[in-house]
Amino acid sequence: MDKNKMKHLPHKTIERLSQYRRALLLCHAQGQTHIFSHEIAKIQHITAVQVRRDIMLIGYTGTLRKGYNIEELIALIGRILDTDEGIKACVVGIGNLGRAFINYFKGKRTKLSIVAAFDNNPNKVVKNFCNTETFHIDELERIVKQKGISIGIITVSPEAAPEVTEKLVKAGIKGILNYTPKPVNVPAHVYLEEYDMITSLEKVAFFVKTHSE
Amino acid sequence: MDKNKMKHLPHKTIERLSQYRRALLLCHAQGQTHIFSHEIAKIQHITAVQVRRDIMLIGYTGTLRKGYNIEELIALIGRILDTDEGIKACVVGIGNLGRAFINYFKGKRTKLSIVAAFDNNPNKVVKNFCNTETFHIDELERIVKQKGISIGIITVSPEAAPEVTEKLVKAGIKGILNYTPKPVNVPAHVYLEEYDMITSLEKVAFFVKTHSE
DNA sequence: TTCACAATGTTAATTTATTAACAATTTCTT
DNA sequence: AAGAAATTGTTAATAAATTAACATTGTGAA
Repeated sequence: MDKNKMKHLPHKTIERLSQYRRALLLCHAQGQTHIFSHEIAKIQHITAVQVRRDIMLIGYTGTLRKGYNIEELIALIGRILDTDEGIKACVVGIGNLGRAFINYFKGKRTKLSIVAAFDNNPNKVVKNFCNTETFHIDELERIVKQKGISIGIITVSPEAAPEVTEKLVKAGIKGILNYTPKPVNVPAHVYLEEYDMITSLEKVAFFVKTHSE
Repeated sequence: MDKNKMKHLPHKTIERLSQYRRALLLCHAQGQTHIFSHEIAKIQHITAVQVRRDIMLIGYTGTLRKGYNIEELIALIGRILDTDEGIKACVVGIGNLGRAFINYFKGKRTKLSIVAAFDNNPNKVVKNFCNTETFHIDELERIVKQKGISIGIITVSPEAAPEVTEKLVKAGIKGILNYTPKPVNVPAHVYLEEYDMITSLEKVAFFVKTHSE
């Protein structure tokens, strides 16, 4: 697809493309070759129109009676979400959440990989975790530059978040995913995404509450 | 505020209210008594207008030259997000992520609490974790009913997600927060929120990629 | 062959969310 | 006391996201 258009894909479409791919990979692994928009929709709990619209936006065309070719669609989503060289990320904070992330991500994607993990507690740096090399936080800048890491995932305690962010920015990171409840500040050229588990839980609680009133 | 209006608060406003409260609690703990919309905005990386609009929607009014009374605002957000009796949640899957959630949530809120954790591995059920009682998954239905748990947080492996969901629904749960990459199906009366870490990371990667092209 | 069906692709309409604009008002300064 | 500055509250405008509507087109059945 046209690179110019690619930049203007809506945020929500990007998120869904990632999810489509995940579902498609699963179907592909099971030997399925084609899929209809309403099948994807069912899996993702959204409407078939939305699926077709997203796919239209990325410029792919299915066949009328067989739906979308799964392999082709996976490849195209890859061309949009991935880069040829691959993107490297690191986890900062080897606690439960950091470990969950590394463990969970292991071997899932080829073009996006977690190549290092950092912690300030020397006890947590003694050995590799799930094939991911671990380092002391003081080595962050050196390792980030040496390995060409462009994304940092923050899973430290909230108090440590600002300091860690600063270190990451200083090391030249391009994007940050902050799992701390403390919002952090980054310069404009760094893309920031924040997620807080408590907010999600409180949201669920709110809708549970209002539904039952 | 009027209960009728409360139901119609936008989803995004609900999320932000949760975040405002968190920030406000912090300010309050530091002895601050009032806060301006632009101060809240700065913390949350949003605009002051949005803050004022959200606060308008919940029917609160600040004072013109001092801003918002932090205690009052915290109390009001509490009346919207919380219930008098409190809401109980449980974690299913005592792996790294489940532990992270429990540990992280501990003591943060009074009206929303994680009162149980389940796992199918007996080795993980031997003792309490962070003051949260742990049980074998077979006890789920009994415990959920006994304790009046209304929210389930799924942190098991993707393969186990559908089965766990079914158990939770069968036990009468009202809301589910699914951290598995596998979308699950629930009946209409159960509120479902799903979050996938890989999608977030791929989104960051995409914007890092497009920014640098 | 022809017709009905089931699917895609796309434009238009609608809804939801954000941002802009600005009146109103209190406090501070002079 | 008068005027400037700063801040809220709210309506109007804009932008983003979703949904509806429908034309189009292969395919299979009668």
